Amino acid sequence: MTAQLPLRARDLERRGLRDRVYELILEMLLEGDVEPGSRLSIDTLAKQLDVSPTPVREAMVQLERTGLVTREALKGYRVAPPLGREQLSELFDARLMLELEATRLAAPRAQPVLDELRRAHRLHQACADRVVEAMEQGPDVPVRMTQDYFEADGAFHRAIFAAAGNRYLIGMHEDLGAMTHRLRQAVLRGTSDVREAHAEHGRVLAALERGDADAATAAMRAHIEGVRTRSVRDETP
Amino acid sequence: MTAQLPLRARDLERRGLRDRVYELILEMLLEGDVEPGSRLSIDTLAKQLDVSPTPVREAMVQLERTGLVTREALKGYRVAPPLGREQLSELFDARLMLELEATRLAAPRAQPVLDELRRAHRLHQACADRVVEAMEQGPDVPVRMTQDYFEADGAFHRAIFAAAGNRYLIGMHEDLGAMTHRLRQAVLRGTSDVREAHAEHGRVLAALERGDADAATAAMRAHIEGVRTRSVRDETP
DNA sequence: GGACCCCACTTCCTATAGGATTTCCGGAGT
DNA sequence: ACTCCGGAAATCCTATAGGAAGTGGGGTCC
Repeated sequence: MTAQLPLRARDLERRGLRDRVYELILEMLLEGDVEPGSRLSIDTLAKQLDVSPTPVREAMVQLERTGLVTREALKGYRVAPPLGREQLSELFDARLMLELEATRLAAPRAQPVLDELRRAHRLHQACADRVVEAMEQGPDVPVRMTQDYFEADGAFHRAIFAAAGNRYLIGMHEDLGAMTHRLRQAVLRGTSDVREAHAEHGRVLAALERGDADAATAAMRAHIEGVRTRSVRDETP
Repeated sequence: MTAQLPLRARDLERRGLRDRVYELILEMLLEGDVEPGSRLSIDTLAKQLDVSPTPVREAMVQLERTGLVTREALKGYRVAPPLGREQLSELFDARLMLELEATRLAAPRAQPVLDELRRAHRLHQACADRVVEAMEQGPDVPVRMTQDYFEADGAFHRAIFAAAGNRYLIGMHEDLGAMTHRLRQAVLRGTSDVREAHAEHGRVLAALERGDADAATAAMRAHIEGVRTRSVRDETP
């Protein structure tokens, strides 16, 4: 019998360089400190991350899928331009369809994940409280804090998709995830938005606890439309 | 002013090696003559296609997304195993959601693409006729013929998504495209299937011509469920 | 006879190098 | 002042080479 913990620790490292490079670049993009339209040179990135261009190249192919970067053959990659009005509308339509279907499928089989949903909801609340508090203190909200808030928000939705139990729906939701993330960053403006979003989640959760599928989907529709409304309100002041 | 046609002809070639490699491997996989689970060696593929491993590697990352190949870090790529019963069911659920939403969105704005839909429908019919004729002659239907049939079938659906005008829906539909293709190959069994599928398309088209959104979505639902029924009927004889 | 180990082969993964193309910038011409 | 052009630097793209890990087979020991 050999030691098991060292082996498992090694397995965590055993993911190939490509995946780590992918996560690093993704994180960099989601931080939001890169100018849309600016070039993403493969060689430069490789030097910055201290790896060879090949894994960077593979990661970029993967990133292309998320819509965060665009590629022009023989001309390289660029940071994707910000979402236009029309694109935004389409994104909401697509997300509405996905979230409604996921809620519909999840409602009758939500029982096993109710605990997880409640936990995610409480975490969401805690993060929201901190964000609101920081907002009232001053205009500068720490990046870490908003990241946590987004993560908690996303976790709630992911739990619903997990309950729905359809791998293709989950995949589509993940695909939209990066775009949605960019969107959320633009939406987080006032304290009321945070409060409203949390309240809307609460109504979805309550309906799922009652096992009321119709109410749950209706609450989810209200939530997504609420986000849409707040989004366009911020878009054009 | 410089000559324009030569330049445009050159642009067609200007897609980088990666895209061409991707299409070649994709075509190879969709032909269906590769054993599920068999290994896809990068070096071997590179030698077969007479290119270096790098573009092959990029193409494989892209293929991984389609679900046709699976990757295990440091162990290479394999042809994805055939779809299980559960996976099949989830695929149908996801596709049903997409096609219904696309039909719903397309119905009020189908007018400009009706001609294209009718053309696709006629082509579908022509291909169906040829397939039926070949089936009645003998058990062996030429690959080329079935390919054309699938292409015509897919074109009809794509036209609806184009009319829907949501780029994310189109993207999701394309993502499922490869899986759906594998599915269709398994479904094409009897002459009645071909006839039924075409008739179901016809009812969708008729509803769209009348501008009746509810009837169109209902007809589309009937179509997808019809495919599902025929699929599981063939699955377990 | 079965299990274990060692070794050669294959394959993946990464790094480096070179050719082709694009981009950028300064200068000449109109 | 604007346009056009030419060359240099940066960049993409592809090819080749080598180290690291996995895979399979044969031999040996129990």
